[in-house]
Amino acid sequence: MQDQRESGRHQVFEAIRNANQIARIDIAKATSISPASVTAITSELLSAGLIKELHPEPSPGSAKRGRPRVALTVCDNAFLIAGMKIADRQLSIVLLDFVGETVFEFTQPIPERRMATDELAKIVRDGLHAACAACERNMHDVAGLGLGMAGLIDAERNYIYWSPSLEARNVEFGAALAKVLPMPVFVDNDANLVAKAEQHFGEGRGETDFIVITIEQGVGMGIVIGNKIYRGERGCGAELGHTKVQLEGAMCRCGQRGCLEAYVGDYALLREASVHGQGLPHDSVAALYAHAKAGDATARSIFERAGRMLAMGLVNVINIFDPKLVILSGEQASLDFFDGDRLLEWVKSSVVQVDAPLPEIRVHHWGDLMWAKGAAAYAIEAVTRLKIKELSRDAA
Amino acid sequence: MQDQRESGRHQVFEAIRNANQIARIDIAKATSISPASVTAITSELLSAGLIKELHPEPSPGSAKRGRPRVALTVCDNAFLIAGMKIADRQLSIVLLDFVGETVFEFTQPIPERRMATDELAKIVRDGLHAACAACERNMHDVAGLGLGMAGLIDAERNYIYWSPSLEARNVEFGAALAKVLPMPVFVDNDANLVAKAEQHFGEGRGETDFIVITIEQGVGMGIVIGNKIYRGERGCGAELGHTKVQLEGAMCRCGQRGCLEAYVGDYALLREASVHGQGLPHDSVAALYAHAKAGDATARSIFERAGRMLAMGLVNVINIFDPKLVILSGEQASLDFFDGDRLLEWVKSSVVQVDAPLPEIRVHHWGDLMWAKGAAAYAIEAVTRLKIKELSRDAA
DNA sequence: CATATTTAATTTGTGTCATGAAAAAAATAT
DNA sequence: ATATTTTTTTCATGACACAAATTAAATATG
Repeated sequence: MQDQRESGRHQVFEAIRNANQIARIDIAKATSISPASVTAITSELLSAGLIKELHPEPSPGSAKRGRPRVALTVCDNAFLIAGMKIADRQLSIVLLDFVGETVFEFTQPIPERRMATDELAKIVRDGLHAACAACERNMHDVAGLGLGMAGLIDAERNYIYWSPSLEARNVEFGAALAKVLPMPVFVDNDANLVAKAEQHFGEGRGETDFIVITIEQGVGMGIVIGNKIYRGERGCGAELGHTKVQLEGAMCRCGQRGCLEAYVGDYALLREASVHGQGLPHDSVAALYAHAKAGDATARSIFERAGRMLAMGLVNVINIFDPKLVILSGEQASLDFFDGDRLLEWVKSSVVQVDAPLPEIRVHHWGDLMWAKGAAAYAIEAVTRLKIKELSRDAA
Repeated sequence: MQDQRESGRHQVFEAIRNANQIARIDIAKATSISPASVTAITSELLSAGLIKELHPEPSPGSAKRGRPRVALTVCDNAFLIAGMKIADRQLSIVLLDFVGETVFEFTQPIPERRMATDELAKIVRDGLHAACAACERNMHDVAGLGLGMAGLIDAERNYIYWSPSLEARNVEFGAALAKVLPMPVFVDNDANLVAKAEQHFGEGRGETDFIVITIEQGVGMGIVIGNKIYRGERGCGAELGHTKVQLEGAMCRCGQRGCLEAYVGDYALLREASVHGQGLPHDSVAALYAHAKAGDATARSIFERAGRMLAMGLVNVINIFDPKLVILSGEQASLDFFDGDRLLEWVKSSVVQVDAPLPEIRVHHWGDLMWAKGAAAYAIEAVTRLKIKELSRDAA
């Protein structure tokens, strides 16, 4: 038994986090838990320091008379949470409070692109330490660290099948980090973390089911079904970038042929440009794009074909999942390369035709720290789960 | 409240159905519900007539001494369930008892390929009536009808966006059927029903997550996640057959280009054969296959390309879902056309490479009535849910 | 300014339910 | 015949959600 209470606690807490601030009676309405139970549960959460009352403010929705409703909020300073993204040559770190507000941002170069396991673990540790020091916090105050990196990762086990940042394959990275860090660490694939970021801070707020597609050097996908990230059996699903769009097609950096990434990734675009010769820049996609924009037919055709391939990938995702919402997420530049309107046109005309509204496709431009914030969001979730479970244990 | 009891009832019932016959104490072990609660719940189910005790048999696992365990089974004659598949020109119907044993099989031609809504509803009604009459049962004894047909269908609403069997688009077929049939009807896409059939009677028994791919005239897919069929937002997901495998590719009967089906479907194979001329048969895939088998290089290349495209589709499914199990399901013939070993070879070499066991791929040959049995399985599930909900209501 | 009214939150009592422990049941072993 | 073993049922307990009643805290009203 006792699990029903735990689920109640979760529901109430999520309602509060979701609403930002909300009176007990509205929690009752939102969760359809009785006011009596809401009182019981909130008083627990209150005394555990996870939430707090927002006294003076006249909570919104309050009527003219009657006892004023007192709003509850998640206690922002309950825990300090860290999110980290390991990129090619750079470590980005954010420290968030428990409601997800940024406390501090921090960036640090990484000496090598590819490192030994313990070495990278140390880099992570030192980076977090430095970040904490820089904002005069103690690393031991950090209640949880979310860590994102490229590669094939089984998040459940903090296990890395392969990552461009690690020399070894099949690494128990969670264990390696546990040796050097005091707080629980949650490792995940970077595309999943973008999905988390969208869910908590972005276009996915309030949505229970959606798909996030990221376009950077590669193409990534995150699948959210029923508020949860779908990970597959071995934890390495959602590899849209290595979905095949052409039989015996272009060579991909994964060593196989015909992957979507091999047509849409930046290296794919540059490869085309370099083959053609004719004075097209082939060291920067932005430069190549400038040529296309200026009217160069060859450059244009390169982006056009990539766009069509991307559309194909999107169509396949939609035909398979019939999602409610697809979020194209990435930095401004990477998304601009593909003419959005034409892309949507292609997608619309190639999707299974049904007399029902098409899935919504939203484009979302993110800054540099999206990945790290997603990692932090993931950690916030995990820490919340831990703390509420603790509460349930203590009550017993 | 009271939902925990309902969930308990479901768990217990599923455990019984799953095990075929099982003693209370083993139900307790299997569900980790206490023996006390199992007693309470089973006595309810018992008095509702959903299950029965299997007295005389020495239930398996019983020890030498001690009170003998008495096994429980689902009461086979609790309800009569019908499953029906509307195919091109044929109606197949099965009547199953409540444990899924076939009571009667029945087939009837359909006059037209494509009909008006009410006309088709009448065909369904008359078919069911005839089937019942043929085995001396009353149609009113049928507690539920599962109905499968090709097309884009929102099963939740018994709503048909489009079907080759219906003249109209966007049909409230559930409502049309309710007017002429006394029992609840559950309509679904045929690929989903194959998934149901696999889950209840086939290779999916005991699996919580798997993907079924059917190869017939078209290519279909059913996705089972957490024991439930994934349907997408509008109920028209899992359209693997119209996934694009070639930019600007071959014309598909859906009017678009490059669909997987346009390379793998039977009409696609015959089209190739007919274009080439050279005395290849182009009216029967079986005949074409005989040529290939006999060594005809052109015929071979037709099947080979189709096989490669099919492999591509499978690879994409695996890369996206990272499933535990994929079931290739269909009639013997349709599967034989594609050399199984080579297909698997292609799939293995094109899937994202991880040092973890590949998803299992099982091939399952089915007879003609698979579709109807899947429909019946779907109805059994739905009726069970209804009856247990009724029980919960009555208890209140 | 006292009192009514209104709305929110809390308290109280009740009923449901799962469960552990004890008892009963039903067999075999001695 | 009695002990032992194993399954099932009964019983008492405790957790919990909730409806109803109560309290709290504000505004409206005369």
